[in-house]
Parts: sequence; C-alpha cells; structure tokens
Amino acid sequence: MTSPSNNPGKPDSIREAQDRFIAVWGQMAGAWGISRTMAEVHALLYISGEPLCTDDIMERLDISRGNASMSLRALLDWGIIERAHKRGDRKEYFECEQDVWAMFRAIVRERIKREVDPLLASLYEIRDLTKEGRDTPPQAADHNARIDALVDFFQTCEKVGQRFVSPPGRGLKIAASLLGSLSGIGGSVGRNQPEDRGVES
Amino acid sequence: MTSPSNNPGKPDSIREAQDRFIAVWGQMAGAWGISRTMAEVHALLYISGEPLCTDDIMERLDISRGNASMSLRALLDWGIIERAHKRGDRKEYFECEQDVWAMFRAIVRERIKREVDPLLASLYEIRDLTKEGRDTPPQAADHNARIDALVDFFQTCEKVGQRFVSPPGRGLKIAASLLGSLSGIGGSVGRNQPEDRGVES
DNA sequence: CTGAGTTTTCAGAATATTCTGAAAGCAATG
DNA sequence: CATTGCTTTCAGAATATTCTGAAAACTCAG
Repeated sequence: MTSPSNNPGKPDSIREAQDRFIAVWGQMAGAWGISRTMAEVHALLYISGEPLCTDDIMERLDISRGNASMSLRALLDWGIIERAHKRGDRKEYFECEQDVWAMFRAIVRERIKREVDPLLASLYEIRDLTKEGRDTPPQAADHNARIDALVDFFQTCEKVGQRFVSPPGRGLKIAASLLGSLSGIGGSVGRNQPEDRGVES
Repeated sequence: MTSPSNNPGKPDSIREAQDRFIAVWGQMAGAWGISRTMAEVHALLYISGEPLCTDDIMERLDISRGNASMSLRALLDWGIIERAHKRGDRKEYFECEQDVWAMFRAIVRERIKREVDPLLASLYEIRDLTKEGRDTPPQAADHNARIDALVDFFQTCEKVGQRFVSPPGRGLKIAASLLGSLSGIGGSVGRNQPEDRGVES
C-alpha cells in the first residue's frame, strides 16, 4: 500500500514510471546485442539519478548477486557507469553517466573498438587472399570490388565515429544541424541535462 | 581437390575468400541482434553477387531448408535482398542489394521503424505518468528531465536517420564530409559499386 | 482436376545464452 | 593476522533462441 520501506517518500507514480522505463529499456537490449538484465541495471541507475549499491539493485530488479555483479562490471567496461563511494560505508556504489550525449559517445567509442576495427582488419586479410597477381582469376576483380565497397563504407563509419566521439562532441547534434535545415533540433521537449559539465578527457 | 561440381570454374582462392567473409559477417550478427545464419545468408548473397536459389544456399552453408526459408524471408522483410527469377526455371532466386550505401539505408530505415519509433512512443507514455499537476511530487521534476533528455536524443536520431535514409542519400558520406575536413573520404581503396544505378522509390 | 515441383510452417530437438548461489577472493579494521 | 563485510567468480541449472525435418500449402502445366 505505502511506499517500499527502503525508499521512503518516493511516490508510487514515480516508482511506476521508473519500472516502466526499466522494462522498455530492457526490451531494447536484444536489438543491441546485450543481455536484458544488463540493460535493466543501466536503466535503473540512469533513471534513479543517484548512486545505488549492489543490494539496492538486486532487490529492485529481483536478480542474484552474481548477475548484478557481472552486469555492473560489463557496464563499467562500456564506460557508461562509474564506481562511487559513500563515506563511512564500505559498500561500493554505482552511478550512471547522466549526460545522454556523453553516454552515447561512450557507446559509439566502444562499438567501434569492438566491432568496426576487427571487422576492417578481417576485410583487409580477406582482400589479400585474392590480390591481383600472376595467376589472378578473372572473377577476382568483381569479388574484390565488393570487398572494397565494404572497406570503404566501414572506413567512413570509423572516421565519422571518431569525430562524433572526440572531445567537445555534441556530435550527432552537430551532424544533425549540418545535415541540413533541421532547424529546431534539440531542446524542444524540455529543459534537460548538464550537457557539458566538465566532460572528462 | 578440384572446384566443387556445382560451381565450375570458380577458383579456390575466391571460394576461400568468400568463406572467410561469410564467417566474419556471421560473427557481427550477435552484436546486431540478428541470428548468425541470417547474417551468413546475407553475406553469401552479397559476396556471390549473383542470384542464388534456396538449394544453393542450403548446400553452401549446410543448413536446413526451413532455416534457409526463414532467413531469406527475414532478409526480404529488411529490404536488403530481393526475389529474382530465371526463365524456364520454377525455382525462386534471391539477390542481394549490391550498393552498400543503399543496403545501410535500408537497415537504418528498418531499425528506426522497429526500435526508435516504439521507444519514443513508450517514452511519451512514461512521461504522462508523472505529468505536472495538482499533487505532483517534487522529485518528479528531475525524473521528467531525465526522460526528456532521452526523448530529445531519440527525436534527433530519428530526424538524422530520416535524412540519411531519404531519397538521393549518399547520406553518411555527406554527413562525413560536412562533419568537417575529412577531406579524402571515400573512393580511396578501390573502384567500387554502382552507387546510384537507379535507386528504387 | 491432377500431380510434380517448390516454398512455408511449426512442433520438438539441439544449441547457446543467461542466471543463480555458494565458495573463493580481497581489503579494511581492530 | 584473524575477522568481518563486501565483491567476484564459475559450475551447473534455468531459460531462450535457433535449427531441423517432415507435413501442409501453394502454384503452375497439362
């Protein structure tokens, strides 16, 4: 009936909105190649806006300690949450990057590193298998052109990504306006995140 | 020892390069939330550059008829392969979009439709749960700001995506050059795809 | 309408992923 | 240096996804 005891004074309407958000964000997980739980942990930390410890997370999401630990670790690896500490408390707390743009910059950075870079490396190797030479078969030209088209594409992705990711980076937003006449982009829905409160590095 | 009987005259070096490509492309699948086989079928059709029928695909990838059928259907739904027919042959053939940029435009279009649109719809609903009103709890403001920041972000994604996807669309490449001084982008690695041989729609 | 050739569907089998919980590891404290 | 409080790890269990194969459903030609 009343608010949960460990979360005093948080009205039910917000609790419910949080739960809905966690569920929705969790559903996106599949499409992005990460586990549902990991996305839910991230959602919880983001939408809470305050540091939570492992037990908070276990309880709220009803998952095991092991699962929580591994999900948190993965999120740390992605660079979208950080460790935090409370004085006089030996527990570790975790807090989520609250600047949405910074968050996505981190994700793009990581995906380039994990996916695009290795892919390009493989494509180069594959290209070498059919290099022009003494006894190059005639079909090789078409084949090579197809590989090259992909190399080209992903090189472009990488360059665009680097730029999006790099320092001052309101990246996409800049791209958006440059991409033309999207005049009123951004800031239309409501007052929001700090956006540049001392971005690291 | 010799080339496989159903693929006469195709040198082993190309066959091997194809196989490597199929494997590499298949590995990306996980990260993109589709099944490995589906990516492999796509890879095979792309790298072959010619229409193949279900039996060709089953044999080459060593998968069942059912699996092939379902994967092909899914690729059709994504709009990155098309049905084709050979005169005097009742079998159905499939061929892959060979323009890499068109291919990714199709993927972006579909992902917006499947992921961004429903996500935004949910976010709007969630926002309504904590609308400002008579007895709006004070914490609601922060919570709403966090939701709004996401709404903002995904609205921007959608707009950028629309633009990337829309007609003439050498999209990303344009974005890339606009994004600044990436002077020598594109066309550096080799002569490649048609790029604009009568884009549909 | 019949039958051969082809495609689609889907229940259940095979496989892969994710989760749990208990044990091992680590670090601060007394 | 032993104890306590917390975190990580990982084998096996639980769950989810993907694949197979055979049956049903088309589709066209005669």
